[in-house]
Amino acid sequence: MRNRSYNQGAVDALQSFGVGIKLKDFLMLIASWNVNSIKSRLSQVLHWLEARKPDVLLLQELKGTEFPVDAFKSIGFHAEFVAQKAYHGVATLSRRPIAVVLTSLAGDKSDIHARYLETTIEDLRIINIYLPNGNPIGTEKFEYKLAWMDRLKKRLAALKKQKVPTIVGGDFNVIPEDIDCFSPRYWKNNALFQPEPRDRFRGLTKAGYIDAFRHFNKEPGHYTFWEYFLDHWAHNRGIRIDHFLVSSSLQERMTGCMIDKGPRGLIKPSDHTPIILAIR
DNA sequence: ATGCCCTGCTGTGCAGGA
Repeated sequence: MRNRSYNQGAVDALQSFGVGIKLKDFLMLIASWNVNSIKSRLSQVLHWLEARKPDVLLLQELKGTEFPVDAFKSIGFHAEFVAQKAYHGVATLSRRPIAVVLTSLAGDKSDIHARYLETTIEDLRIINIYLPNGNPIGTEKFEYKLAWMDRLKKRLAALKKQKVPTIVGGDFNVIPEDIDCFSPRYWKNNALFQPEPRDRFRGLTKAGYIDAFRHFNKEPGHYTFWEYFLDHWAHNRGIRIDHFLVSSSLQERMTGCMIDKGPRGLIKPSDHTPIILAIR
C-alpha cells in the first residue's frame, strides 16, 4: 500500500462523490488535513492543492513557528495561521479572502496552545481546530481535553443562537462511535475513545451540528488516521477522528463529504489523510 | 503492561503524538 500511486487515490476519492457532480461548477470544497509538521509535508500539501483544487484547506499540527505563507501565495491561496514552537499549530488557506475572527478559544486565559482559528470566508464562519489529544487518561491532559470540549460547546452554542452558518473542521481527536475504529479493544484505554469525550462530541451533534461524513455515509471502515507502526495502514486498521461539524441550517447546502485516502499512501506521509466537504 | 513509528529540538534522547 505504501507504493500506491497518488493518482489512484485521487480517482478513488472523487468516485465517492457520486455521479453527475461537476465539482468546479457550483461547489465550494472545504478540506481539512492534519499534516504532522508543515515543514516535512509542504511539497505534499502543494501537490495536493494543485491536484484537488479545494477552495479552502484547514491544516493542523504545523509543529513550529515558521509557516510558508509565500509558497501558498504563489499558487493562489491566502493564508492565516496560529503557531507555536515545536507543537500544535493550525492554518487556514483560502482562494477567497480570509477575515480572522478569533485566534483562540475563550474560557481559559492560561491556555496558550495554538489550536483554534475562527475565520469568515464568503458567507461562512469556518473554525479550524486541533482538539487536545488528552492522553494519558487520568491526568491533567485528559481534564484539559474535556474542558476544551466544554469551551468549544459554549462557543458553538453562541454561534447557533446568533444564527451564524458555521463549519467546524479539523482534528477532533475523538472516535465518535465503535464503527469509527477497527478495534474497540485496541482503543479502549485511549483518551480518544473514552465515554467523556465521546459524550461531548455527541453533545455537539445534539446541539445542531451535523457530523458531515456520517450524514452521507453510514458504513464502518472509513478512517482518517492510521498509526505509523505495526502495518496499520496496510491492513486498514485506522480511526475516524478528523471531522466536519456543520450547522444544521446548512444541511440543504451540503452535497458531499469524503475522505481522500491518497496522501496516506505516499512515501513519508502524515499519519492523517484529508477529509473534504462540498458545500453548494 | 508496553512498544512499535515519526517529528521537533539542540539531543548526545527526550516529549508529544494517538
